[in-house]
Amino acid sequence: MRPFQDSLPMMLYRVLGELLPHFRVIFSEFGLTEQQWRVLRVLWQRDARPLLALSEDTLIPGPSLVGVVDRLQRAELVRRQRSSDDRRLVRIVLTPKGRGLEEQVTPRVDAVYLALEELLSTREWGLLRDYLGKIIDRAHLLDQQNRAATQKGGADEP
Amino acid sequence: MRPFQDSLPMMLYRVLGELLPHFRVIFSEFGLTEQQWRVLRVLWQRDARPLLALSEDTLIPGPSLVGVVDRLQRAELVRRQRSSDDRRLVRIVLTPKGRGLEEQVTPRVDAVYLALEELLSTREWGLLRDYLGKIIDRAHLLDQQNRAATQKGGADEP
DNA sequence: TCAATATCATTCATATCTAAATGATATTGA
DNA sequence: TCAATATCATTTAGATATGAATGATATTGA
Repeated sequence: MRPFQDSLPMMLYRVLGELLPHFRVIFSEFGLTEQQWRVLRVLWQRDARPLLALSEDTLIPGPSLVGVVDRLQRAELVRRQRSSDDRRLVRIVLTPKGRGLEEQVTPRVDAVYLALEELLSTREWGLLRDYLGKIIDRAHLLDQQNRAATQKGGADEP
Repeated sequence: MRPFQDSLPMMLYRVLGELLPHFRVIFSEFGLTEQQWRVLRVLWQRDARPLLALSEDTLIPGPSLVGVVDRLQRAELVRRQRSSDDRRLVRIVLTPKGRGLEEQVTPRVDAVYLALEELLSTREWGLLRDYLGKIIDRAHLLDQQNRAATQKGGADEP
């Protein structure tokens, strides 16, 4: 049996645990958390995103994102803008201050990504991305398999 | 430039985001969180681990682990045992109840791992593990590269 | 031996995650 | 049109992450 530490989730956690601190030291220089940076990173690419779309783009869960945006707003880096055509939507909009941060942070982050490339060959990076992408694309198969296994096991149905 | 959503950290987050819910539904059936299960999973393999070792085994940071163990202790699944030869150490020990949970949870978790295998071929799984392992092993190179880049940039030295 | 230093577990403050619930607004079908 | 349902943002409660600090105990070197 494979040691627990070599299970896929634990390996993914370990990779993230090795890589993220290198980015966080940069973010903290600008008074940002990782999640705050993720929001800015998306807005720099596409401003005035509704909160739900921002949640999907950044992988930050809705309830967490509300607080992240609160703190970005308090730092005067973004503001909330209630949509007029669909009043349920709240668009998150960069302030000039928030926009100005891009050119300061981005080169520092890019430098880490550049250093990262050294860890594997181009071919290996390509395959790694390929496999991770396949897992993401095919993960929906797990729902069905589990459901089938549960039914076969004779669990209680609604 | 690669889209932000396809950066390595975001891809790792997405894979975890797809996989972990399948495990969490099992844990919650037994009143466990993912972290509580990780602690039990390690103790089932090696009981009476000191807290610091448990933190390294489970990748749960020390300050978080204190709380996780508190709640496992409240659920009467583990207990704390102060070491006599080095009184700084606290060993975490399974109770009979905690030990008994193993045979109930493990087959359910194994079933998910088995379903997981379908997502990639054996060869692809092998390579994926290989690449993740290489990143973990070589991550220390990033420290040095960053330090070199900072020095070359002429940052302030102590 | 004793003072400086290191290690281990814990605490603290703040931020985030997870799951469930809520209020406001839109949409839909009878 | 209106009641049922869906969607969006938010709130809540409990658990965990992060970074810094602290108290207790060990270890080390002068």
